[in-house]
Amino acid sequence: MTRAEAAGLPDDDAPKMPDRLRRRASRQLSQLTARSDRLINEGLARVDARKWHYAVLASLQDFGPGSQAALSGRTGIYRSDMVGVLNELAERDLVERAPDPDDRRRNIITISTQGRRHLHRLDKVLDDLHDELLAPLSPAERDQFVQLLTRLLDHHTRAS
Amino acid sequence: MTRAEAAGLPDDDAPKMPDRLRRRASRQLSQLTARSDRLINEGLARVDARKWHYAVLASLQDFGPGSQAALSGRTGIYRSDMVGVLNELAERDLVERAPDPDDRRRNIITISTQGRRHLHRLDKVLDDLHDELLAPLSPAERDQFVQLLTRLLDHHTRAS
DNA sequence: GTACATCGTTAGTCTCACTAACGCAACGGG
DNA sequence: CCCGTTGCGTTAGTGAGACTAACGATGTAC
Repeated sequence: MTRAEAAGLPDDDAPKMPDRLRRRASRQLSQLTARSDRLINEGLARVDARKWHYAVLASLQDFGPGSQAALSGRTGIYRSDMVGVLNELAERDLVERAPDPDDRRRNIITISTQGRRHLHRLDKVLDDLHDELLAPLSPAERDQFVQLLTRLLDHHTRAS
Repeated sequence: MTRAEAAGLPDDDAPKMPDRLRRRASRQLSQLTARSDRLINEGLARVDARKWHYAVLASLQDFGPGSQAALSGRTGIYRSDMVGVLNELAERDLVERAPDPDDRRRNIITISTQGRRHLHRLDKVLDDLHDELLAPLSPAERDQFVQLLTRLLDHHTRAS
């Protein structure tokens, strides 16, 4: 069901959204992100994963084991939410959560062999999903798009 | 407080986010949209408005009065959420909500003079906020960005 | 040793996007 | 003229994301 139909509009009639609304970058971002999130979430759900899983596994693979707080810093996931993510990953035996003998406040998280395998699969799944997401753009345009996003994001992250 | 600090990371240490994570368009979209939404919401809150207010007022101004369902179609706001938005707008005397004599199921929503004035102010506020949002981009790049967003959005909206 | 910071954890807030179901009114066909 | 269907406004609720506050346990610095 399309959004227009869900909103109660006959789909043969044009939505007639005002231009000044349609053209606002903030609105476009919201809408596209909603689509993108749904696409990614559904795609990952098909392989029993969520996007946070990918973030944590990738961080472990690329930078090695770490405490939950360290993972939080690497991935941008709040440490309050990290708990649940690690529970899910541990349930699936994708990571090991072991107390740090040197600092008994910490847990040290390690990626397992299954975790590595799963991550590899997720990478491929995400490649496909991004292909779908960016379908209308040529390779050059995709680079351009990612580059523009990167610059905007850097700007708003640095200056906080 | 920066996100890194909130997540519990010492801010002199680089976040070390894995590249494969940082480069994913879906993630960039999510993060940028989070920033954008906050920027817009805070900016609009300063003039006692929300972004849905703008959407409804603009739709009324550009296409004239309509039922709640029609507005829902024009703005993309679900009709379940429209109720609350119209309550807020009516409280502020920015719109009139009157029963349709020809079809007693309908309410006809009309923008008031104050509503027009308010919309005009919101337009200026939003211009400023988008200037801030897109600050790092040149005018040409902003157009490019909006155009890429438009194409992506069209693609994912048409095909549903 | 006492004050302070950090770690994992629990709980809760707020906003978005979205679904389900309600009572009511209107329309269309037998 | 009744009757099923559809559309309307409304209420309630879901699930996820982003975020805050505060806890007890532990470590660090003065």
